[in-house]
Amino acid sequence: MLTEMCENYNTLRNNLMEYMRKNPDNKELSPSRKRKSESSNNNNSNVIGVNGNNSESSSSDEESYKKVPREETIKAKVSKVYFRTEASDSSLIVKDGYQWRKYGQKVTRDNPCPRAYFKCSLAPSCPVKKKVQRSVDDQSVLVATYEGEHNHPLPSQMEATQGSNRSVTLGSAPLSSSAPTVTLDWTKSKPTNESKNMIINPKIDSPEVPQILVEHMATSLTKDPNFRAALVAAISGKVLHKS
DNA sequence: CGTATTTGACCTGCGC
DNA sequence: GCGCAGGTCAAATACG
Repeated sequence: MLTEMCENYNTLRNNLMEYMRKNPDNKELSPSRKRKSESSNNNNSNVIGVNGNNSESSSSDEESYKKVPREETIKAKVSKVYFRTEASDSSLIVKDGYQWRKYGQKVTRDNPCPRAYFKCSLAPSCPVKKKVQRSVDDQSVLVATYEGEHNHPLPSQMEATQGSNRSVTLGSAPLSSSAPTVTLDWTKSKPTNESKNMIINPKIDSPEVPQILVEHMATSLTKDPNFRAALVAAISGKVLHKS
């Protein structure tokens, strides 16, 4: 399914590029240079996944529209993670394993829900920032945008490696990896109604994906020996690299 | 009393 | 240069 989705995306993108080449004067499809449209470009770059590196891979496409990409957009690793919460829960708190200090809140134009700004408070020198805002489409979904990389280990990493199988952390070692951190709770194979609210659901910009399909995909992945081997190799590689 | 959060003011970048 | 919108600061406030 992923392969097929990627192929469809590439086909669509090629068609779009072809169309843009044939109709260079068509202003409607060319992105506006206003700030609002810029953020929507970011959305598109993250549609493929929660990994912010996609924006880098697609930067070559954007170069035809922007004269010179700004330095910050190249250096700062930006990733978007979706968290499902209670719709009635009005707090903008996302439990991702790190400790955050809120330093601001703002209501933006494209979303009536306020956006909260957080800084990582685990290390004073940690440059990572986080923006949390409810999705316009689904109020029960929190969209967390991470900027930068942690220069310190995840506090829950020690617990996870000391025999406590409460959670498994996938993704980045903050020191070396550029990939965003996504924390999943694997402790319950069949999520109940109660546990659905506990699980952090990284989404791919499609809230309509059935839960059963997501569960099936997760089960298939965890049963796949190749995937497990790759996961072990990746984790051990990170540990060796850090030590 | 120390720390975290709130919130209005201020700063900055961008488009016109 | 001006206005707008997003982002940040910092004094006031809340909380344990």
